[in-house]
Amino acid sequence: MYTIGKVAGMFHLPISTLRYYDKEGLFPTLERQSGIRQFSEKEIEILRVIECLKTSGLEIKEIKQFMEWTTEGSASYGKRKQLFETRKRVVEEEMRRLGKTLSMLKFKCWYYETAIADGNEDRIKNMLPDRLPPEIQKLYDSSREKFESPDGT
Amino acid sequence: MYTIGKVAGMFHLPISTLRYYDKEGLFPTLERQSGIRQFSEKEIEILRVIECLKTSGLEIKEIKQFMEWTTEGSASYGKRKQLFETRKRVVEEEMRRLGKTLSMLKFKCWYYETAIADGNEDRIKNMLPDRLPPEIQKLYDSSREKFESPDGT
DNA sequence: TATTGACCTAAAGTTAGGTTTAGGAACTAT
DNA sequence: ATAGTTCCTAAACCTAACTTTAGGTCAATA
Repeated sequence: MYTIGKVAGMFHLPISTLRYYDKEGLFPTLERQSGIRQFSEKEIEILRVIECLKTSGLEIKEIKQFMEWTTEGSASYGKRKQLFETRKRVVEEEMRRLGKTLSMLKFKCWYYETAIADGNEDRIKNMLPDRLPPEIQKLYDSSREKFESPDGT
Repeated sequence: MYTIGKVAGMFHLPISTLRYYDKEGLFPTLERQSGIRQFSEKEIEILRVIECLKTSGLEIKEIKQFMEWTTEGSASYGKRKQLFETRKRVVEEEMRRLGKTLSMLKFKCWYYETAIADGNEDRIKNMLPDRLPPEIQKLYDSSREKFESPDGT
């Protein structure tokens, strides 16, 4: 069993955040002794899931909903599986978006290195948009790729 | 030249957001004709940079600061390069975090598929924490990896 | 001519996810 | 037993990034 302060240390979270999560219903089975919260391995595992679901873009309300499902036993396996499948797709999409962002950032790093070396941007601007060095051209092009929209636009 | 409505359509942004960006100083050279904003290729390019910097986690204020640097010419090349290098590191770190999250999400998908097939979680819980099928074990372990802290904790 | 549609501003409102404050209660080491 | 640390609650506060509202201009169309 852990006190709130220990758990806060383990997860590098402020104590106030853990209290807030509790108030929002994220620890449905959290116990207390004379008013003091007793975090068990169960709550530690819940915090790992919260971290994961938050990173995947889920809101606190929706995480609460999920925690309620876990108290319903096997009846909610299907709903829980669906939730994770949706989050997986969302995170995969986000990684593609970050990959494109990273291409642009790398391109910009090269851009300013070159501008510093040249003292101006003239030579670079003459290489745009399709006469850049091959590796840089790849970054530049991939940073400007459009994403697929579900409606094909 | 584009009107605000056209640009909003091109970037799938509400018009109100473009006005807000303008008010926050993100288009330092935006021109107007009888009060109406005239977006040029320059502002289109700025919007691509805004998108990139926002995705990298930069705040509007900081993006404004960057836009001010771009009006200072070659004197600010160094600062601009540094900014992009920092954002590159931040995004690389975020991608690692998302990768770990994705491992957990994939593990959870397998978990609930298996629980649905079995009708309960008993068999899975007996495999934890280190007797999972090899591919699943990898996901499980990588989802629990701790990140390096700069201070080695 | 009048109505529609796209533009404008300033200012107030919204939302999520916390954080801070004020006033206590409860363990723990001396 | 007393001082210090850690815990508790309720409620107010905060921030970023927008969004909405209210009231208005202007150009083209029916």
